[in-house]
Amino acid sequence: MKASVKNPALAEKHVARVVEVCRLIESAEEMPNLKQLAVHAGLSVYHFHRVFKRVTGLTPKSYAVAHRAKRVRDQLERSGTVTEAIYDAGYNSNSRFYEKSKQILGMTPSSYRAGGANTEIRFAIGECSLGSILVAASGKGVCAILLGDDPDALAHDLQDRFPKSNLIGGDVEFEQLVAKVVGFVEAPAIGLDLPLDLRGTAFQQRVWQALREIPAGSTASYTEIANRIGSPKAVRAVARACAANVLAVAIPCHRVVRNDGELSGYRWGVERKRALLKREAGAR
DNA sequence: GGTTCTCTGCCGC
DNA sequence: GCGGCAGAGAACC
Repeated sequence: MKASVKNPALAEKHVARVVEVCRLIESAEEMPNLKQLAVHAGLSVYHFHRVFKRVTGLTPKSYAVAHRAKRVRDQLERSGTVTEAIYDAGYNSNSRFYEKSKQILGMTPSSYRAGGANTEIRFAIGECSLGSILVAASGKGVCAILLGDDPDALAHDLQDRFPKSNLIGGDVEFEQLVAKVVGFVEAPAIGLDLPLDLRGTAFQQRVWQALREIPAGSTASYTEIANRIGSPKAVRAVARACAANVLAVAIPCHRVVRNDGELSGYRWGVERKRALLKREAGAR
């Protein structure tokens, strides 16, 4: 399915304008509002909004919000105080930032500033029908479910994924959590009622949310997911977001297949993908 | 809780 | 392609 671009020259012009607007957002002290951005692009607010979303896959607002979040992360590592970092990043109230800090940073600003280093991630490795499974959780929720053949490789994978965190081998209590996740992997239809700690860009989060809405026993194509999140042209970006998923089964990227129904790649091996899908299809 | 801003479906040019 | 309205929803104060 190829998107028809009737006028390539115009499309290019739009891209150029959107890029410029993105620069404006990035360089502005305060978050510009929609009107200002539209004026900058030389379009009406309405039309500009649509063009921006078509080109980037994000609305101007969510782009700006995501950028501000990135900026505050950078600032927290650099500036003298937490408050300074918050205001420098363009937030105009630090109390409201604190309210949302868990959402934005996954932790409090001060612990983030400590390099994110002092956050603890507990993990344990077990066995399930698909091979070895590693389950890791931060204080916020489950942050990784990895599958593989080699337990050591899984541990390394986790280390690469969370280089700044203290990784702590699981204790007895944690083993219960692992057991729960293993149970869920064996029978995904029962659902996993654990909080998840999702770390990704705004776009990735949208993709992952869409994946979680695919019911067990059915599949969707990358194109369908792109349509569902309102970015029909972002098929490749969708595929990349799926590949970036570290929560096997909990975010069911295994339910995404090629347009022709064939299985495409799977981070943890196509055979596991096939096994999962077969099991889910049978459980219906 | 009211207000303002964002977002989208729909229509007209 | 572009602008605009209406109305719902989210963010803000």
